[in-house]
Amino acid sequence: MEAIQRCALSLARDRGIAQVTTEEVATAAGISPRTFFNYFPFKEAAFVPPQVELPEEARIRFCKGKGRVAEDLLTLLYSVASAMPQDRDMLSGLRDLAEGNPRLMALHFDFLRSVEAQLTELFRQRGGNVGGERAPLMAALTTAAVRSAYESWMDVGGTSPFTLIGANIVELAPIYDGAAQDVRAAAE
Amino acid sequence: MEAIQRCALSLARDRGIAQVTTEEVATAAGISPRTFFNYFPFKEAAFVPPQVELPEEARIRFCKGKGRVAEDLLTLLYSVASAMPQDRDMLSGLRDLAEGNPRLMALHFDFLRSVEAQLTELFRQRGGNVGGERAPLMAALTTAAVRSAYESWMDVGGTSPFTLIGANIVELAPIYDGAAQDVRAAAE
DNA sequence: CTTGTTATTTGCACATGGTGCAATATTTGC
DNA sequence: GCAAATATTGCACCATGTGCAAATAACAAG
Repeated sequence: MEAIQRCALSLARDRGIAQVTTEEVATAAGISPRTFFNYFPFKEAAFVPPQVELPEEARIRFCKGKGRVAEDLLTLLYSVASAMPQDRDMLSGLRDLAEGNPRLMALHFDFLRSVEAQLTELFRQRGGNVGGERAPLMAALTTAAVRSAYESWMDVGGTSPFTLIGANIVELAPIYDGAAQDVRAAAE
Repeated sequence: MEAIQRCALSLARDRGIAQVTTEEVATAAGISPRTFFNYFPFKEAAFVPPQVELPEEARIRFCKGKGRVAEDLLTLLYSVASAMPQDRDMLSGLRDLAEGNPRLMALHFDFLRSVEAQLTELFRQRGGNVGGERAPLMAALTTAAVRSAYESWMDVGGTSPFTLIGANIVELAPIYDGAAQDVRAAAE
């Protein structure tokens, strides 16, 4: 299973995914072409890294949190980020692979969508200013902030990703707190 | 061309995209299977609606704008939204089609990515608080806000999308204006 | 070790997506 | 009406992916 993935990745590294056939991957991994599709529903699935989950305990902690949303959100995100693969070269190589491959790109975005859906649920449960009908927007903005941090982390390289995620989330703090409503309310 | 798309969509409406073959679409449109691939590089491309562009004139106006970012951004977005197809049933039907189809989903997100890239460029050119290295984050947040408005517009139905886009962008106003920096600066 | 059970791997046939190329039909300009 | 450009098509071909049944491996109990 992991062996197959390793073979697939090492084959794709130089040539790109499109130039690698399932047959090649299978023989490289020492299995039959048919068996490949027993493990992966389609070719591209063999190229995605394992994706992390939001730990149950951290989720509950966030829902029950009563402090500033941005702070609680950051501790939540840190707990995920620390569990993430930190091999920047591998990850940005993977992104390059996905660049010209719609199937793989779709997987990537599927992941983001699931993150956003989970965040929406968390915001709903937490309620208050980020709950109710505001939850989807809060989740969308948060996901965008995280993704932006992640991408510039891969682009620039150098420092740890956590700092940038922190900055972006802090930036969103007035929104989580509903500052705009206050402003609008005050203007009336 | 458009005739082929109509055939494709009407075939897919009941059965879903996966259950429609390119051969069927071709014969329904009165062309040969081979010709289908002269027009569309892959099956799913026959199911995407025409996508709107940011009008040149509106783009320039935004870049040169000197007022509040949120306001100028809204006039820019309005100019796009009014050019968009407003057939909610068709659009949400299309979304349902995309739901189980990674290829189609990837097209959808590709579109969002291109919008985000254009916005990044616009923010960069406008400079100031939304320019420089803040541009990617600003673009990501804006795209997320627009997408969120768009999705809940399709989910809920009823009112025009413009109001919700407006509300979401207004919400981001403090960020465009760099409120968080002020807060942080004041805290030091 | 042998036998019976179960899960895994495999081969094979087949449908579909997609491409390259050369032949044919169609349009366009004169 | 004719020639050049353009669009359409047929054909051969490769790759992805699935269903099904046979073969093989793994394993437990006797």
